[in-house]
Amino acid sequence: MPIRLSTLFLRTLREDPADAEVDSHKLLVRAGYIRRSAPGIFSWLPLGLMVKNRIEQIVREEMAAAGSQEVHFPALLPKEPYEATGRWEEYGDNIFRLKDRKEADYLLAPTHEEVFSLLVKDLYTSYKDLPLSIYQIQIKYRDEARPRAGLLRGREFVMKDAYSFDIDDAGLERSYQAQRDAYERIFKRLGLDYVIVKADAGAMGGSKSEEFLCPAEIGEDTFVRSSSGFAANVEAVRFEPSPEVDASDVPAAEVHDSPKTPTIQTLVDFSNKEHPRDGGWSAADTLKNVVLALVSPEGKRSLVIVGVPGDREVDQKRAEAWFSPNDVEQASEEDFANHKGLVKGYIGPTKGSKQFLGEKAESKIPYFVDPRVAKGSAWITGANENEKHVWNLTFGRDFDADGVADIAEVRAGDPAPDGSGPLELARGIEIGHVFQLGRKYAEALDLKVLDENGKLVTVTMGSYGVGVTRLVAVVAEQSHDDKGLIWPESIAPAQLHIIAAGKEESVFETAEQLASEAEELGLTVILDDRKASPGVKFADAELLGMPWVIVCGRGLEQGEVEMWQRATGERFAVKLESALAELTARRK
RNA sequence: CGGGAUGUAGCGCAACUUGGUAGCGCACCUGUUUUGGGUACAGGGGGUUGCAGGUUCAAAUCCUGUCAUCCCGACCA
Repeated sequence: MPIRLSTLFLRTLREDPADAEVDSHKLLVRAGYIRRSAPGIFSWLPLGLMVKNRIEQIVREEMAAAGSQEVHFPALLPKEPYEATGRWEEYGDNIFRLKDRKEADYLLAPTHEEVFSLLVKDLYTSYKDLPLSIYQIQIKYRDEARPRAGLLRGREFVMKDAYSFDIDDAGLERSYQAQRDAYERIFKRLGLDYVIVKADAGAMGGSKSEEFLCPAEIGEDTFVRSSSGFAANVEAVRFEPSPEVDASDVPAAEVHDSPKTPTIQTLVDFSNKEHPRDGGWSAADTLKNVVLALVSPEGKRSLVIVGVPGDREVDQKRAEAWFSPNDVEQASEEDFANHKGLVKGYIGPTKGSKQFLGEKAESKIPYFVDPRVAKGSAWITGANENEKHVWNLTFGRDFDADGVADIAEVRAGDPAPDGSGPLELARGIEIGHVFQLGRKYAEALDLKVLDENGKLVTVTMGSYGVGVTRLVAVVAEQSHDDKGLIWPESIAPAQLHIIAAGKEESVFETAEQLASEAEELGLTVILDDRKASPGVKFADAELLGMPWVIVCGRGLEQGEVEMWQRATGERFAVKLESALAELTARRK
């Protein structure tokens, strides 16, 4: 039976909802696919549910092809497994917690690594049982501080999460690749434009991780890519230390008074005025020593100082990724008060002619430099005395560092780390994430099996996520125009939308007849059999976004119907008898 | 959590400055009309104006508090 608009539970809106900002949100609400229930929580109406179900079906097919088996865990779980891995604490306010009548703690699961691991531990004890890949399609709950953009960042959302269990690293690599390949097939079937970027693996203690991003202005992730294929999340870009430069011509370092120069700009201006040189000085000639406070997961606070070229800022997210699992904060007034040797605005690696910053130096504060600080490069930097700087301080000759910290902002035009050309920056929406977890969770939960020598070994895991409900929004975001949604055939609620445009009974009869013939050919059909004017039906057909539309109307007198292709906007008349044959031919 | 804005009918909005007991468009119901681009006309149903307190003869409107929502930022395995 076709989906009849005369009886479908649907109300389309003429105007955009006031609380929607992004196109996918506006259109999905206007077209009657979803309704907001609470911030970041949506109800699914018939058409929306059909799209979501079709995406889930594609995911199921590709998971099966990747050798993964479907299971299903509760969304409501006791806290114990999450305590074992420390995440009951780590997640903080971001999880929905609740108590049962006995005051026992429960949570609405934000992710399921723990219970998957425990179930495997429960059932399997031998290397012969591995590898194993299992997945579920389940509702996740995260109490986001700020849900936004409709389905793109919700507090309740559907995710496909898969987990692999292997005996060794080679097995993990194979499992990872199988999931990664499945993701490529899934996103291709959805007709999505996406990029695979190197992601930060440190946060979950893993070794390798990639994200699937859909390029979009409204995306929350920033990534970089080069024209010849390098792509990474900005958090995960790692630059090689610059090669050593010849410092034999660099004059000896000299300390000078530099009154009222606490900022890079004032210092550059002062240098050009009081110590001019050919070509002048710029911010890139100065070494800015940024004091950061690291806060460990246990809450311990310690300082580090990072020297970066004065023309670059520290990127907070990159710093967090670099110093993971610590949190990174700006040093506070109190931090400075606790380290009297630090002269704010005039901090530098040396004091007098001796190393000052560094774990083993006077300050005992670890000191790192940006990879752009090459051995042999000379800098203007602080002298650790009020209103004094030092010129021509040369790395490797006059000062040293405890290591490299690659936490400066990445800029468009920076060379790619693999030498593949200049980088461009773009924003993207994360639609999938594949992750080699390694043994972190297995260790914490004591997930071990006997190997062929009868020895207990810890299993190595991978975790793989696809945001199913987010995909509904991403497809809508990538595929729409000012009139409405444009679904790809693979997930459209129906492939064909038939409009009865006219008042004569014969028009409706023809449309009905056409609908049942189309269904016999295996097509899913929406039939607009409402008693409404043609204009209303045309506008709704475009808003709802089925890939093909057939209009039964005035052309019937000549035995013709009109066919529209939503995506291309192409429209043409065909003989009624050959309409479905034409459609079948065009769909190939 | 910081900054900004907004809460009036299912949806989009007006009335608030200057207090007088709520209105417009869409949607919905009835009738007539119209039938290839959101027809036209007439009639109709639907609101304790976010909540609580205060001022006043009288509060959507003024005052205090509170809650909620949206946007920017912080945060986001």
